[in-house]
Amino acid sequence: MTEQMTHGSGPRRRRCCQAADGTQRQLGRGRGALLEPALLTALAGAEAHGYDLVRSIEELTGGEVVPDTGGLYRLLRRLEAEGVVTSSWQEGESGPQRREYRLTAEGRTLLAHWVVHLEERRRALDVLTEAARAATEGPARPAREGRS
Amino acid sequence: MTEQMTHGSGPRRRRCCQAADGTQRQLGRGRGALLEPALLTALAGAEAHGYDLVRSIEELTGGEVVPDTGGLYRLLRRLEAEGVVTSSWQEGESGPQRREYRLTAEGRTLLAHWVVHLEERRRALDVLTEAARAATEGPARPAREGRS
DNA sequence: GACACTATATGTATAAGACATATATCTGAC
DNA sequence: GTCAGATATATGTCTTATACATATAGTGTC
Repeated sequence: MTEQMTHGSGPRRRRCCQAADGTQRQLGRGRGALLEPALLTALAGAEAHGYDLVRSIEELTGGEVVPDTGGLYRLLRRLEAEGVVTSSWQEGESGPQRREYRLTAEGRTLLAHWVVHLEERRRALDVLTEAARAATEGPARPAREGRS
Repeated sequence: MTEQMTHGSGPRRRRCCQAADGTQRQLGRGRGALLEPALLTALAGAEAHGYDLVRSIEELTGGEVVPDTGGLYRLLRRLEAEGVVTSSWQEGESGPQRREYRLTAEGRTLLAHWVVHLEERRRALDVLTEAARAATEGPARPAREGRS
């Protein structure tokens, strides 16, 4: 009936949660695209500079999102180019120069849109997580009927 | 005190949920990396072929994940190369050739890991969503105190 | 001076995803 | 008979986020 196939036994990589071969590349690629909304949320509370945002984003996401500093600054500049945030250098302070970021009105609108989207994602994630758990717990494996 | 800055007023793009300029590129990039776990969950229930998976994944995620067929087949082949699924051509059937995919034991282990990860993400998403909603509803904008 | 911490930034490689397109088979409409 | 549309698998290619490495500069401590 069926002809066994195997495309090839490539290098066993495992994204997320484990490493069969010790590689330990733990990525779901950005842990689910939470960086931007987390950044906007952090900035909605209070203006801040980039370095601080690394920590506040980590707190806001319970440690799920630990932003790469390089990527964070790039994101901030992109958001500024889009009019979502504005920045200003803090002068007359000791220490390395700091740039302080603030949300614009447009940024608050964007965050409001994100809230709607996050709630949709949360529902989807709920459904999927429950289904995935049920699939791992109940070993039920009903056979498929015919075509269609 | 502060020197106003604007990096540049580039092209207003908006990922996710809206389009200020009509571009309507609605992406959080893969809606949160749910494709692989959704695929594994769908396959845990019953073996299936790629074309069916498009629809079952869409159902499993409440419409949040609508897989691109090209990407789905590429993902299936990658998973097969990794030993997560196996496939076989269905012979002696009418219609275009179909390849049927099955989860391996390794695939079930991977799904179990995904469940743990999804639950972590769900917690993080809960916290972030609540914080984001609070930030948009309550317009509180306390000023930051001094450095550190 | 060496080192660690704060702070911002660039360079670069990888890989997921979006979109377009190619292919083949089958069914039903005309 | 052929034309359109659904089923089914697959490749090509471009964009973009992210990860990781590295560069820079100031400040304080030993």
